Amino acid sequence: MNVIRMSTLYAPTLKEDPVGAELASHKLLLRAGMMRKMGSGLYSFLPLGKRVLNKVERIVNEEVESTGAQEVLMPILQPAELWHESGRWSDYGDEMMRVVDRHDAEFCLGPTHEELVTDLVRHELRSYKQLPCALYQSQMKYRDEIRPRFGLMRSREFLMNDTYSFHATQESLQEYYDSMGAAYERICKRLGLDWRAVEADSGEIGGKVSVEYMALADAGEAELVSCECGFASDVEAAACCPHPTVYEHEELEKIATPGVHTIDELAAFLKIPATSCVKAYSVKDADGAISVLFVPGDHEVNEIKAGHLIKGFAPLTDEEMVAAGLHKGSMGPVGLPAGVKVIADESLKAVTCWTVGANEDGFHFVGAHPGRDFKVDAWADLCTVKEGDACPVCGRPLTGARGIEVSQIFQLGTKYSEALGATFMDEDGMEKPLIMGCYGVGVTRAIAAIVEQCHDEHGIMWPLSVAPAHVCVIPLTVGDDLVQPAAERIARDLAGVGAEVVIDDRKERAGVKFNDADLIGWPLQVIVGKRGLENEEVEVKLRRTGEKTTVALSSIVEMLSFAHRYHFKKDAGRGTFDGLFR
RNA sequence: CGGGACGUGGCGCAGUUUGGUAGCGCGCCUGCUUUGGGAGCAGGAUGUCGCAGGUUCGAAUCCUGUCGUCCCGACCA
Repeated sequence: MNVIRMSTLYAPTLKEDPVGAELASHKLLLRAGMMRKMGSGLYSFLPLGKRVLNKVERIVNEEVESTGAQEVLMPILQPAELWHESGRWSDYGDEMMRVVDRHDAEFCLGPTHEELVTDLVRHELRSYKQLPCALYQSQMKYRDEIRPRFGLMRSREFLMNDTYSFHATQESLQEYYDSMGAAYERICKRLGLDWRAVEADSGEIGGKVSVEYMALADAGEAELVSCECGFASDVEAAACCPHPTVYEHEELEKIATPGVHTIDELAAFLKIPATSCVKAYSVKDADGAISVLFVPGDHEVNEIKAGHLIKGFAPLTDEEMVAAGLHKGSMGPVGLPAGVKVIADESLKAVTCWTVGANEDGFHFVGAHPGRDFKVDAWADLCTVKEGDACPVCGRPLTGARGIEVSQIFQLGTKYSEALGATFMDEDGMEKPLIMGCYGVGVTRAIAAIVEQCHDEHGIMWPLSVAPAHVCVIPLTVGDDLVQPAAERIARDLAGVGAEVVIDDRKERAGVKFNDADLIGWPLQVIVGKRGLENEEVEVKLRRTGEKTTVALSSIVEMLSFAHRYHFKKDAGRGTFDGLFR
């Protein structure tokens, strides 16, 4: 294996933080000379970044292949026709990059590949005997994000490993889905992530069952809750069990509440807890029919859950509220305009009398009894879960955290196969739509997640499994007839035993080399200096722990070759040289 | 799409209020000294001030338009 020479490596490092970079991962990937910005949400990978990208891509591909999936490559440029067939040409919205060719034919730059892969198999995956079948690719995806930000975390172009599976039965899908879940867990481990598998909403992709794999990080854009019992969920999807308290009041009584609009103001005015108030939220469906959603005062309506319940769900604007005769800040179930439906969170079943708006500006009701004073048209799980809520599995309080969504698996069912007419002939001679699953790993986003979790004030601390190289040999003086040959020999010998080695042979001062080595984040540094060599010694430093030790020149290659074999094999875990000196 | 800000050597910035022919730090090149945590001294190169119009004797600076970037929000997953 070749030794990488810093003197010729194209990896310009930056002393100062790049303007506009907020997150550690964004700053450090730029500063360490791993990538450069080409435009909003668009990045080029430089040699070191590309090496990391290749390693992450390879780990993901290996684990996906271990489930039996076969690699394919589908076009980025996708005909609009297929998206018209699935209905997503309009449903996907402005997030899809659309292009037109010289013949005025429409295309999109693929934001995902369900349509293409379904088209790929629909004519030739025709019999149950060919099933199950899984295909994957590692391919760029394009999404016209409203606001690209945070470097690789939310970019307009990103590398994704996407797998699609086709099945004759739900049982077969479930079995494969579970094996992909296990593969995705192995991927998280091999990438050195601190992660959680969480229940998820399936969003635009469709389908009912979905799990996200989140790298825990304060910089993450997703919120999750978890419990000691093992339950974990994206707050967007989690079943929510609020515990509202009842403010007893037998009579229905209208109270003047001048200037009171929010739940906090109402609770303060009445000197009762917010959990005793009922919050109202007005929405309309695709046909314009209006409903008012009621939730406990200390919770928010989960618009995703509400969207599943109400077709074409949209919150009412202030003008629409006025037009419908609703009073913002004073809505309640008693005396609503005719035709407005009342939908309440399940938890409010336990509340026998409600403290709510009176549908009149400046007035609220206490003692509004469901059944007696008003009717609830439907009960549903409507709230967004929060930290401290009861776990829906065991009832203990939930813990909140933030995470980066690195990957997600979905059971799609027959949404795309039905839309595109992808059917197979089953054992019983019946033609049936293929049952599908889809699975995606954000490869470039995973890199951002790794850096978010593995860095300190000096720079990146790559896990061994994805580091651009394993060892950096640093001769402290160049041109010296003792130091440089010794460093070159060590580098060559380490490369000879299979390590990926870089030598910092630049004519730079020691401080520059140390700082760059820490910034770039080589897992291991071998420091070769005149002083040490006089005692036949070199120094070895672990980037992650900062530990340093001196090692006899005669045993350095043997030691590191052993360490390399040992730690790299163990690379199922974080894959670092941690513990080398113990 | 709303709100805010910015665009000046490779990078980070000052200069814009009050118009007068562009400056600082880092980097880069040459030489000498230095050499275990981003060296010192000396010399040097590098700018159509985002772009296009306009006002003016004169525009980085004022006006109009336009493109790009960033932040907050909405949106999206």
